[in-house]
Amino acid sequence: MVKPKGAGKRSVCPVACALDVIGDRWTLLILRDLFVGKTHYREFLASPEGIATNILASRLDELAANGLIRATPSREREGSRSYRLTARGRSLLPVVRAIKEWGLAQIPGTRALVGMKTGDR
Amino acid sequence: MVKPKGAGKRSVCPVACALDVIGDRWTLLILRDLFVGKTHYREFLASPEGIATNILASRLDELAANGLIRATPSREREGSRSYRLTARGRSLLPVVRAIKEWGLAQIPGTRALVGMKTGDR
DNA sequence: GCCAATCACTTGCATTTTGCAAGTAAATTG
DNA sequence: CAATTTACTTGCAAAATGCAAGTGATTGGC
Repeated sequence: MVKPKGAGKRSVCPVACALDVIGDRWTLLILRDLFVGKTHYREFLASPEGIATNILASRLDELAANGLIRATPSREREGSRSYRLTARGRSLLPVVRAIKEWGLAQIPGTRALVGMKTGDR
Repeated sequence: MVKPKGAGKRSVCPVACALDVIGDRWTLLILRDLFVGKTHYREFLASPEGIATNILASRLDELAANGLIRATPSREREGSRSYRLTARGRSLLPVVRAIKEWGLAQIPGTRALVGMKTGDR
């Protein structure tokens, strides 16, 4: 089990343990971007929500440390990394999709991003 | 649309807008507890993750302000409130369930809470 | 090859949020 | 009635986020 963030105590609850890995806004937004097909720092940085550079770098590191993404040397630019979902990370699709669908149903003015992969890899 | 938390910019993305409402660990844990059937402050406080009293009070207020729960005078104790999911709140069940199932599948040592309502109200 | 621009992060510090523990008023219990 | 319990509230320390500048590497133009 992942060590709980903050002062939260240990719990065997799968919701709590999952939230220790993904339970913050920026992590989930980055996951959304990964499902949309973004792979590079610059792309995540350009998302409309405006993540801070330190938060983005830190979150990508954590996602990699938790086995949700793999960072490989980029073929586009020397010295930068390409980030891709692992199978473990891809298995979060139902979570991201459920959030999206709730948002579409309950929040006026929202529109789905073009290109989010909802099918099989 | 709900005003974005922190310095996040406005976005039409349903994931981002939904996360403005529910995208933090404590909110999702409280939602879990509500689905389990907890209704009172004391019950949420007793969850194994150990939420702080100020965070609990603040989150319950926000959930109510966002129309996800309704606070009514408690029949159990004078002067306290009973918190229940609204229909809008209940429509988050697929989100909480998806998180739970990911946790069960991906995080060793987790066990589902007894009594979480997965069927229809 | 040189230099400016761009990029991928990193750093320093201000602001905000969370966490801890004590406080307070109301309600319950003995 | 006094003590205990409960439902929050408050004050402040610790942690996280946000902003903006910094740094080294790479690219592109000349």
